[in-house]
Amino acid sequence: MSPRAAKLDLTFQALADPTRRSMVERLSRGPASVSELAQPFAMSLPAVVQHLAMLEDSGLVRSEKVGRVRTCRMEPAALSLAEQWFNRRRTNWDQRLDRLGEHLKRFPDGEPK
Amino acid sequence: MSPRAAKLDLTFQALADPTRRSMVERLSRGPASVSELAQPFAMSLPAVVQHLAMLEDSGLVRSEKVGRVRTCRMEPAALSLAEQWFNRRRTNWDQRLDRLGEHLKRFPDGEPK
DNA sequence: GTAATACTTAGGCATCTACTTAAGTGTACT
DNA sequence: AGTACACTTAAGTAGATGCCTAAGTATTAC
Repeated sequence: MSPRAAKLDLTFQALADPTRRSMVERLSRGPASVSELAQPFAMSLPAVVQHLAMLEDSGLVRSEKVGRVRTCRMEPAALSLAEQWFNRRRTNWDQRLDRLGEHLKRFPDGEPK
Repeated sequence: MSPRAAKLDLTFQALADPTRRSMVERLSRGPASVSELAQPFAMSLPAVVQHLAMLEDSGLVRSEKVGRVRTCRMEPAALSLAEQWFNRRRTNWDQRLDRLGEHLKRFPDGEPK
């Protein structure tokens, strides 16, 4: 599998969970420590950290530890990889509709035999 | 969980697999039967159908059976739900950068105490 | 009516996910 | 030095995912 596809896997997988999307939403408003990130959730810290690990694997989030605090922040470039995928799909789709429109203009009474 | 969030879960989950993304790519060029969809993959038919089921659960794909052939097609509206999520994230992010810019313009020498 | 086609159903298996609790480790405060 | 804090590591469990093979059902073709 291409490394690009693998990255897309990780990104979509990371976003396929409400807890993780919620974390991304929090982080797109600015950096936060692990406990700050965990605070809204009724979940143990290890569980939160595990979610965080998936976000980091995907490249959506980066973090660094200073003293005993790990600070997490968004990596907005990672989001755009996924966005591009959507854009390409939309392009395919629109091209298809264009071709279909052309076709119908040419043969308004159905497929030529 | 809101039904919207649940749908996003299913959509991102559906896209988090290269086989399924590949199927979506195929279908965004036009409808196909199950066996046509399966043809590019070195995988049993039941496996393909299982992938298809996830695409249908997410609403990305719709299918109907006529005679013994099931025809699958894209449901482009479902893609835009996910796209909207990206757009909102980007908006958050841009707003944050704007605020940061404003702030720096006002206090170029760092946080006021 | 027999056979080929196009799925469908059922069962099984290895791995991954999403949590848990309990017990560390390293840093900062007093 | 002692304690609180912010994670980290380890180990375990229930359920989902990503495949498989084998057998079944409904159409269509001959």
